[in-house]
Amino acid sequence: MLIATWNVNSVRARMERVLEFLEVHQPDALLLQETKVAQEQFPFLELAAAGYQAVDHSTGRWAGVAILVPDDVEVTAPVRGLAGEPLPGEARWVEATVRGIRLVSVYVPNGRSLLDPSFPDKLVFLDAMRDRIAALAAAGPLLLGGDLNVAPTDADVWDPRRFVGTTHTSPEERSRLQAMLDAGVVDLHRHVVERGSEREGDEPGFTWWDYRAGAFHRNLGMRIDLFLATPDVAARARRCGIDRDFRKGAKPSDHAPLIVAL
DNA sequence: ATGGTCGGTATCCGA
Repeated sequence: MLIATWNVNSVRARMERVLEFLEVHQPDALLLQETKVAQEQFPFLELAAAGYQAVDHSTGRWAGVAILVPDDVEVTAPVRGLAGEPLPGEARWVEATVRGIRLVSVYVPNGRSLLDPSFPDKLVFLDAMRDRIAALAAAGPLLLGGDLNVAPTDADVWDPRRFVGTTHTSPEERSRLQAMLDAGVVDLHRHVVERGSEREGDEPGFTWWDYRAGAFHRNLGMRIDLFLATPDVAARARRCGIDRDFRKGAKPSDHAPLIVAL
């Protein structure tokens, strides 16, 4: 069973690469973030032609999340939205159950800067996530994937000195991510790499690189796209990593997809 | 690297 999470930075602008991804990897679920589309414009028909159905939670120009699943796989109990999130209209959380696993696709608010009014909203969102994760983790197998907009450790940014006093690395954000882990999930990418390989330098790689200034080719990136999984799901993980090819080529997203094989 | 780029859909904002 193959599951991937990918911030596509507009599903319509990215449609060719999304279809390429579905063909190459044939995932049993693809968790999308930043669909940036109104629901009536969501590309259901193009995806259906490729053999995929979608549980979509998109509300307009910004944000938006979805879960893509092959047509012949049953999807049950969709939930759109997160209890306690400060701005429900932004469409940042969607859940569904596939093959006995509760899946979540989440796009956490960026926060912009520590002094921006959106930063406290980001912290409230992270608090709400923790509460929902605790409930879901207690109920059964859980695999959450998405753009957390938090780099878990200083090893997850290209130069920690540049992030002093910025978002994505602050103690306020990292303590809330830790609270999620304490609620009963693991950082799956790190977990699999550390469990599966002791090779020096085989750290979980970055998942995002700025479009500007050749950041990708200079590997000036961050690891902000994560899988959070309950221990039963983590024990089933055979491989977990990114596919760098989808950060290359024509019209790439600024995020690479993160893939786990169960 | 404090934007040299994208995307939406507008002549700017958000990331």
